[in-house]
Amino acid sequence: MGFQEDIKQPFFLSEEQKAPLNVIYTGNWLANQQNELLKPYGLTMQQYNVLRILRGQNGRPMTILAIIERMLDKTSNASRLVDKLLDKQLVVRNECPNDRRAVDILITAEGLDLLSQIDLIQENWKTRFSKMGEERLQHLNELLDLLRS
Amino acid sequence: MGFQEDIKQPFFLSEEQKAPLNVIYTGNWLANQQNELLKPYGLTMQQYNVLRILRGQNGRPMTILAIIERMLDKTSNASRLVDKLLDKQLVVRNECPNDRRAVDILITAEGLDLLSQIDLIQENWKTRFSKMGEERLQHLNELLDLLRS
DNA sequence: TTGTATTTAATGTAATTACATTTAATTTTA
DNA sequence: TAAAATTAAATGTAATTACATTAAATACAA
Repeated sequence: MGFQEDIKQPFFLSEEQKAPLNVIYTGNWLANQQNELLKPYGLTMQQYNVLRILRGQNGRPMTILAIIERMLDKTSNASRLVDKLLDKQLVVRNECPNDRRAVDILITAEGLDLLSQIDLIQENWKTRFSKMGEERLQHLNELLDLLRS
Repeated sequence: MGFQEDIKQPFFLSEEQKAPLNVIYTGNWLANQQNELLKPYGLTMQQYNVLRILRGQNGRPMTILAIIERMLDKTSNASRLVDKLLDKQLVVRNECPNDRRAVDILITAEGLDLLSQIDLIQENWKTRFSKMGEERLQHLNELLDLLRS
Protein backbone atom coordinates (compact mmCIF):
# COMPACT_ATOMS: atom_id res chain seq x y z
CA MET A 1 0.00 0.00 0.00
CA GLY A 2 1.82 3.07 1.23
CA PHE A 3 1.80 5.05 -1.88
CA GLN A 4 -1.84 4.34 -2.70
CA GLU A 5 -2.84 5.84 0.62
CA ASP A 6 -0.81 8.95 -0.05
CA ILE A 7 -2.80 9.64 -3.15
CA LYS A 8 -6.01 8.31 -1.60
CA GLN A 9 -6.48 5.94 -4.47
CA PRO A 10 -9.79 4.25 -3.75
CA PHE A 11 -9.52 1.30 -6.06
CA PHE A 12 -6.89 -1.30 -6.65
CA LEU A 13 -4.07 -0.53 -9.06
CA SER A 14 -2.13 -3.23 -10.86
CA GLU A 15 1.59 -3.36 -10.25
CA GLU A 16 1.99 -2.19 -13.81
CA GLN A 17 -0.15 0.90 -13.25
CA LYS A 18 1.37 1.53 -9.89
CA ALA A 19 5.04 1.30 -10.84
CA PRO A 20 5.39 4.43 -13.01
CA LEU A 21 3.34 6.51 -10.58
CA ASN A 22 5.34 5.16 -7.68
CA VAL A 23 8.68 5.98 -9.29
CA ILE A 24 7.59 9.53 -10.12
CA TYR A 25 6.00 10.01 -6.73
CA THR A 26 9.00 8.67 -4.82
CA GLY A 27 11.36 10.74 -6.96
CA ASN A 28 9.43 13.90 -6.11
CA TRP A 29 9.30 12.87 -2.49
CA LEU A 30 13.05 12.50 -2.35
CA ALA A 31 13.67 15.72 -4.28
CA ASN A 32 11.38 17.64 -1.93
CA GLN A 33 13.16 16.23 1.09
CA GLN A 34 16.48 17.16 -0.39
CA ASN A 35 15.32 20.70 -1.14
CA GLU A 36 13.98 21.05 2.38
CA LEU A 37 17.32 19.97 3.76
CA LEU A 38 19.21 22.43 1.57
CA LYS A 39 16.95 25.41 2.24
CA PRO A 40 18.82 26.56 5.38
CA TYR A 41 21.97 26.72 3.26
CA GLY A 42 20.32 28.83 0.60
CA LEU A 43 20.81 26.24 -2.13
CA THR A 44 18.38 24.50 -4.43
CA MET A 45 18.94 20.86 -5.30
CA GLN A 46 20.11 21.86 -8.75
CA GLN A 47 22.64 24.31 -7.38
CA TYR A 48 23.85 21.72 -4.88
CA ASN A 49 24.18 19.20 -7.66
CA VAL A 50 26.34 21.57 -9.71
CA LEU A 51 28.52 22.34 -6.71
CA ARG A 52 29.11 18.65 -6.09
CA ILE A 53 29.97 18.08 -9.71
CA LEU A 54 32.55 20.87 -9.45
CA ARG A 55 33.97 19.44 -6.23
CA GLY A 56 34.37 16.12 -7.99
CA GLN A 57 36.82 17.80 -10.35
CA ASN A 58 39.35 18.32 -7.56
CA GLY A 59 40.40 21.78 -8.60
CA ARG A 60 40.14 21.34 -12.34
CA PRO A 61 37.77 23.86 -13.93
CA MET A 62 34.79 22.79 -16.04
CA THR A 63 32.94 24.46 -18.86
CA ILE A 64 29.18 24.93 -18.75
CA LEU A 65 28.75 22.16 -21.28
CA ALA A 66 30.80 19.72 -19.23
CA ILE A 67 28.64 20.56 -16.24
CA ILE A 68 25.43 19.93 -18.18
CA GLU A 69 26.68 16.51 -19.21
CA ARG A 70 26.86 15.47 -15.58
CA MET A 71 23.67 17.08 -14.37
CA LEU A 72 20.74 14.98 -13.21
CA ASP A 73 18.28 17.26 -14.93
CA LYS A 74 19.89 18.38 -18.14
CA THR A 75 17.06 20.69 -19.18
CA SER A 76 17.65 23.17 -16.39
CA ASN A 77 19.65 26.23 -17.31
CA ALA A 78 23.25 25.70 -16.25
CA SER A 79 24.31 29.27 -17.11
CA ARG A 80 21.80 30.69 -14.70
CA LEU A 81 22.47 28.13 -12.03
CA VAL A 82 26.12 29.12 -12.17
CA ASP A 83 25.04 32.78 -12.01
CA LYS A 84 23.33 32.09 -8.73
CA LEU A 85 26.39 30.30 -7.37
CA LEU A 86 28.55 33.23 -8.48
CA ASP A 87 26.33 35.67 -6.59
CA LYS A 88 26.94 33.61 -3.48
CA GLN A 89 30.68 33.49 -4.27
CA LEU A 90 30.62 29.70 -4.21
CA VAL A 91 32.24 29.50 -7.66
CA VAL A 92 34.38 31.66 -9.91
CA ARG A 93 33.99 32.08 -13.66
CA ASN A 94 36.95 32.74 -15.95
CA GLU A 95 37.26 32.99 -19.67
CA CYS A 96 38.61 29.70 -20.96
CA PRO A 97 42.15 30.36 -22.28
CA ASN A 98 42.05 27.95 -25.23
CA ASP A 99 38.47 28.67 -26.33
CA ARG A 100 37.13 32.11 -25.72
CA ARG A 101 33.55 31.01 -26.30
CA ALA A 102 33.73 28.75 -23.29
CA VAL A 103 34.04 29.66 -19.62
CA ASP A 104 35.94 27.86 -16.88
CA ILE A 105 33.93 27.35 -13.73
CA LEU A 106 35.73 26.52 -10.52
CA ILE A 107 34.44 25.92 -7.02
CA THR A 108 35.83 28.31 -4.38
CA ALA A 109 37.10 27.50 -0.90
CA GLU A 110 33.85 28.98 0.32
CA GLY A 111 31.93 26.60 -1.89
CA LEU A 112 33.90 23.60 -0.66
CA ASP A 113 33.34 24.70 2.89
CA LEU A 114 29.59 24.97 2.40
CA LEU A 115 29.51 21.53 0.84
CA SER A 116 31.38 19.98 3.74
CA GLN A 117 28.86 21.53 6.13
CA ILE A 118 26.05 20.01 4.14
CA ASP A 119 27.82 16.65 3.98
CA LEU A 120 27.41 16.32 7.72
CA ILE A 121 23.67 16.78 7.47
CA GLN A 122 23.48 14.48 4.50
CA GLU A 123 24.78 11.64 6.65
CA ASN A 124 21.41 11.70 8.32
CA TRP A 125 19.71 11.24 5.05
CA LYS A 126 22.04 8.49 3.98
CA THR A 127 21.12 6.38 6.97
CA ARG A 128 17.57 6.31 5.61
CA PHE A 129 18.96 4.43 2.70
CA SER A 130 21.54 2.32 4.41
CA LYS A 131 18.83 0.88 6.65
CA MET A 132 17.39 -0.65 3.49
CA GLY A 133 20.45 -2.85 3.25
CA GLU A 134 23.04 -3.09 0.49
CA GLU A 135 21.31 -5.96 -1.26
CA ARG A 136 17.92 -4.29 -1.54
CA LEU A 137 19.49 -1.05 -2.73
CA GLN A 138 21.45 -2.88 -5.38
CA HIS A 139 18.29 -4.59 -6.49
CA LEU A 140 16.42 -1.28 -6.59
CA ASN A 141 19.15 0.23 -8.75
CA GLU A 142 19.02 -2.74 -11.10
CA LEU A 143 15.28 -2.50 -11.48
CA LEU A 144 15.38 1.24 -12.17
CA ASP A 145 18.19 0.79 -14.71
CA LEU A 146 16.20 -1.95 -16.37
CA LEU A 147 13.15 0.26 -16.52
CA ARG A 148 15.03 2.92 -18.48
CA SER A 149 16.79 0.51 -20.81
CA MET B 1 25.89 1.08 -15.00
CA GLY B 2 23.18 2.74 -17.11
CA PHE B 3 22.41 5.67 -14.99
CA GLN B 4 26.03 6.46 -14.16
CA GLU B 5 26.78 6.80 -17.84
CA ASP B 6 23.90 9.21 -18.30
CA ILE B 7 25.39 11.57 -15.79
CA LYS B 8 28.94 10.72 -16.89
CA GLN B 9 29.92 9.86 -13.37
CA PRO B 10 33.62 9.05 -13.61
CA PHE B 11 34.09 7.27 -10.30
CA PHE B 12 32.30 4.42 -8.64
CA LEU B 13 29.20 5.21 -6.58
CA SER B 14 28.05 2.95 -3.77
CA GLU B 15 24.57 1.49 -4.09
CA GLU B 16 23.63 3.75 -1.23
CA GLN B 17 24.79 6.89 -3.03
CA LYS B 18 23.36 5.72 -6.28
CA ALA B 19 19.87 4.80 -5.11
CA PRO B 20 18.49 8.27 -4.25
CA LEU B 21 19.98 9.77 -7.39
CA ASN B 22 18.65 6.90 -9.45
CA VAL B 23 15.12 7.25 -8.08
CA ILE B 24 15.06 11.01 -8.70
CA TYR B 25 16.65 10.62 -12.13
CA THR B 26 14.29 7.83 -13.21
CA GLY B 27 11.30 9.76 -11.87
CA ASN B 28 12.27 12.79 -13.93
CA TRP B 29 12.91 10.58 -16.91
CA LEU B 30 9.44 9.07 -16.70
CA ALA B 31 7.79 12.45 -16.09
CA ASN B 32 9.57 13.92 -19.11
CA GLN B 33 8.46 11.01 -21.28
CA GLN B 34 4.93 11.42 -20.07
CA ASN B 35 4.96 15.16 -20.76
CA GLU B 36 6.33 14.52 -24.23
CA LEU B 37 3.53 12.09 -24.91
CA LEU B 38 0.89 14.52 -23.69
CA LYS B 39 2.21 17.54 -25.57
CA PRO B 40 0.26 16.81 -28.79
CA TYR B 41 -2.91 16.83 -26.70
CA GLY B 42 -2.10 20.18 -25.12
CA LEU B 43 -1.96 18.79 -21.60
CA THR B 44 0.74 18.82 -18.98
CA MET B 45 1.24 15.79 -16.77
CA GLN B 46 -0.35 17.63 -13.87
CA GLN B 47 -3.42 18.53 -15.90
CA TYR B 48 -3.69 14.96 -17.16
CA ASN B 49 -3.40 13.68 -13.63
CA VAL B 50 -6.26 15.94 -12.49
CA LEU B 51 -8.42 14.84 -15.41
CA ARG B 52 -7.86 11.19 -14.57
CA ILE B 53 -8.73 11.81 -10.94
CA LEU B 54 -11.97 13.41 -12.07
CA ARG B 55 -12.75 10.54 -14.41
CA GLY B 56 -12.27 8.16 -11.50
CA GLN B 57 -15.23 9.83 -9.81
CA ASN B 58 -17.64 8.49 -12.42
CA GLY B 59 -19.70 11.62 -12.70
CA ARG B 60 -19.54 12.72 -9.09
CA PRO B 61 -18.09 16.22 -8.70
CA MET B 62 -15.04 16.92 -6.55
CA THR B 63 -13.91 20.01 -4.67
CA ILE B 64 -10.44 21.46 -5.19
CA LEU B 65 -9.36 20.09 -1.83
CA ALA B 66 -10.49 16.58 -2.69
CA ILE B 67 -8.52 16.81 -5.91
CA ILE B 68 -5.37 17.94 -4.09
CA GLU B 69 -5.63 14.95 -1.77
CA ARG B 70 -5.30 12.62 -4.73
CA MET B 71 -2.66 14.50 -6.67
CA LEU B 72 0.80 13.05 -7.12
CA ASP B 73 2.42 16.42 -6.54
CA LYS B 74 0.34 18.15 -3.92
CA THR B 75 2.35 21.37 -4.01
CA SER B 76 1.23 22.35 -7.46
CA ASN B 77 -1.63 24.81 -7.62
CA ALA B 78 -4.85 22.91 -8.19
CA SER B 79 -6.96 26.06 -8.67
CA ARG B 80 -4.85 27.15 -11.58
CA LEU B 81 -4.60 23.67 -13.04
CA VAL B 82 -8.39 23.55 -13.06
CA ASP B 83 -8.41 27.04 -14.64
CA LYS B 84 -6.41 25.68 -17.53
CA LEU B 85 -8.73 22.71 -17.92
CA LEU B 86 -11.71 25.08 -17.85
CA ASP B 87 -10.19 27.16 -20.65
CA LYS B 88 -10.03 23.99 -22.72
CA GLN B 89 -13.58 23.10 -21.70
CA LEU B 90 -12.45 19.78 -20.34
CA VAL B 91 -14.10 20.41 -16.98
CA VAL B 92 -16.89 22.56 -15.58
CA ARG B 93 -16.84 24.45 -12.30
CA ASN B 94 -19.98 25.04 -10.24
CA GLU B 95 -20.58 26.55 -6.88
CA CYS B 96 -20.98 23.77 -4.37
CA PRO B 97 -24.63 23.82 -3.20
CA ASN B 98 -24.00 22.83 0.42
CA ASP B 99 -20.85 24.89 0.96
CA ARG B 100 -20.52 28.10 -0.96
CA ARG B 101 -16.80 28.36 -0.20
CA ALA B 102 -16.17 25.20 -2.14
CA VAL B 103 -16.51 24.53 -5.84
CA ASP B 104 -17.65 21.39 -7.60
CA ILE B 105 -15.42 20.32 -10.44
CA LEU B 106 -16.72 17.87 -13.00
CA ILE B 107 -15.13 16.40 -16.09
CA THR B 108 -17.02 17.10 -19.33
CA ALA B 109 -17.81 14.71 -22.17
CA GLU B 110 -15.09 16.49 -24.08
CA GLY B 111 -12.66 15.78 -21.24
CA LEU B 112 -13.62 12.12 -21.15
CA ASP B 113 -13.20 11.91 -24.87
CA LEU B 114 -9.74 13.41 -24.75
CA LEU B 115 -8.74 10.99 -22.03
CA SER B 116 -9.91 8.01 -24.00
CA GLN B 117 -7.85 9.19 -26.97
CA ILE B 118 -4.81 9.41 -24.73
CA ASP B 119 -5.52 6.00 -23.20
CA LEU B 120 -4.83 4.43 -26.56
CA ILE B 121 -1.39 6.00 -26.73
CA GLN B 122 -0.71 5.16 -23.14
CA GLU B 123 -1.03 1.48 -23.97
CA ASN B 124 2.23 1.84 -25.78
CA TRP B 125 3.87 3.20 -22.71
CA LYS B 126 2.41 0.53 -20.50
CA THR B 127 4.08 -2.21 -22.49
CA ARG B 128 7.41 -0.69 -21.45
CA PHE B 129 6.46 -1.66 -17.96
CA SER B 130 4.72 -4.91 -18.59
CA LYS B 131 7.83 -6.22 -20.31
CA MET B 132 9.52 -5.95 -16.91
CA GLY B 133 7.25 -8.71 -15.65
CA GLU B 134 4.71 -8.66 -12.87
CA GLU B 135 7.08 -10.00 -10.27
CA ARG B 136 9.80 -7.42 -10.85
CA LEU B 137 7.28 -4.60 -10.87
CA GLN B 138 5.81 -5.79 -7.62
CA HIS B 139 9.26 -5.93 -6.13
CA LEU B 140 10.04 -2.44 -7.39
CA ASN B 141 6.88 -1.12 -5.80
CA GLU B 142 7.73 -2.80 -2.53
CA LEU B 143 11.21 -1.33 -2.49
CA LEU B 144 9.97 2.17 -3.24
CA ASP B 145 7.29 1.91 -0.57
CA LEU B 146 9.89 0.69 1.90
CA LEU B 147 12.14 3.62 1.03
CA ARG B 148 9.47 6.12 1.95
CA SER B 149 8.34 4.37 5.13
C1' DT C 1 -26.45 36.70 18.34
C1' DT C 2 -22.01 38.48 17.55
C1' DG C 3 -17.35 38.38 17.27
C1' DT C 4 -13.43 35.11 16.43
C1' DA C 5 -11.40 31.32 14.30
C1' DT C 6 -11.21 28.18 10.68
C1' DT C 7 -11.84 26.51 6.17
C1' DT C 8 -11.92 26.81 0.98
C1' DA C 9 -10.40 28.65 -2.97
C1' DA C 10 -8.36 32.33 -5.55
C1' DT C 11 -4.82 35.60 -6.25
C1' DG C 12 -0.22 38.06 -6.03
C1' DT C 13 4.63 37.48 -6.41
C1' DA C 14 9.22 36.14 -7.06
C1' DA C 15 11.83 32.50 -8.57
C1' DT C 16 12.44 28.77 -11.64
C1' DT C 17 11.84 26.15 -15.81
C1' DA C 18 11.36 25.20 -20.69
C1' DC C 19 12.26 26.67 -24.99
C1' DA C 20 13.77 29.72 -28.56
C1' DT C 21 16.85 33.31 -29.96
C1' DT C 22 21.06 35.92 -29.88
C1' DT C 23 25.95 36.86 -29.61
C1' DA C 24 30.50 35.81 -30.06
C1' DA C 25 34.11 32.64 -31.18
C1' DT C 26 35.74 28.86 -33.65
C1' DT C 27 35.75 25.46 -37.28
C1' DT C 28 34.85 24.01 -41.82
C1' DT C 29 34.69 24.47 -46.65
C1' DA C 30 34.63 26.54 -51.07
C1' DT D 1 41.51 33.62 -47.16
C1' DA D 2 36.52 34.64 -47.00
C1' DA D 3 32.01 32.98 -46.31
C1' DA D 4 29.17 29.64 -44.19
C1' DA D 5 28.32 26.49 -40.59
C1' DT D 6 28.84 25.11 -36.04
C1' DT D 7 29.65 25.58 -31.20
C1' DA D 8 29.44 27.69 -26.34
C1' DA D 9 27.19 30.43 -23.45
C1' DA D 10 24.01 34.03 -22.37
C1' DT D 11 19.67 36.15 -22.76
C1' DG D 12 14.59 36.88 -23.67
C1' DT D 13 10.10 35.08 -22.85
C1' DA D 14 6.07 32.82 -21.51
C1' DA D 15 4.55 29.37 -18.56
C1' DT D 16 4.88 27.08 -14.29
C1' DT D 17 5.95 26.47 -9.51
C1' DA D 18 6.44 27.59 -4.66
C1' DC D 19 4.94 30.25 -1.17
C1' DA D 20 2.37 33.76 1.11
C1' DT D 21 -1.65 36.51 1.31
C1' DT D 22 -6.39 37.60 0.56
C1' DA D 23 -11.42 37.08 0.27
C1' DA D 24 -15.42 34.84 1.23
C1' DA D 25 -18.11 31.48 3.65
C1' DT D 26 -18.79 28.63 7.49
C1' DA D 27 -18.13 26.90 12.20
C1' DC D 28 -17.49 27.84 16.81
C1' DA D 29 -17.58 30.15 21.31
C1' DA D 30 -18.72 33.69 24.48
